[in-house]
Amino acid sequence: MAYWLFKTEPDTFSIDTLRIQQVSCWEGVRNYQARNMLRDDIRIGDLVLIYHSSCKNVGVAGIAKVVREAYPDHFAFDPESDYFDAKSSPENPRWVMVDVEFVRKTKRVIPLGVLKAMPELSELALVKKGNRLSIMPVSEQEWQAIFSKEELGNSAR
DNA sequence: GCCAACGTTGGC
DNA sequence: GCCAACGTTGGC
Repeated sequence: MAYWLFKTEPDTFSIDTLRIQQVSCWEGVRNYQARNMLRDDIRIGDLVLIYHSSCKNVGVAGIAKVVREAYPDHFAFDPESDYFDAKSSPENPRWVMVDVEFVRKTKRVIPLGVLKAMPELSELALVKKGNRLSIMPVSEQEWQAIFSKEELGNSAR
């Protein structure tokens, strides 16, 4: 089993959205590096950190579990969708998505500032300067280090 | 709203 | 294949 981190903007889709839906597809990934990980590396049973970006309280907000492996992201076929891509078609889909299931929320959002301050996470793509990957691998050591900070939560920053 | 950092596009 | 211009991401 592997670990991942998925970014989402909570104004659009948050850990609470997932808690209500329980299972959701993870559509809209439009970056080739992230796409390749979805397609080639992410497997049923893998655990995912749900990271809230571009919001007031950025950080790790919860955990999800992969319940379906990569299949075509049909939002790319819909001209009405924000994720429409004319270069993707049902015959030759360019983008894929997986389904994730809600596991739990973190006790508090573990803030980005806390993650940045952790030497154990110096190699994590999220905290490297300028990183924009929306999907990235997390090692078991990194995963455990992150949850060692869960109880501290917001108070650590 | 600002702006740095990065990815993509397209002319050559 | 190079690289400048442009668009996007995302923290602050």
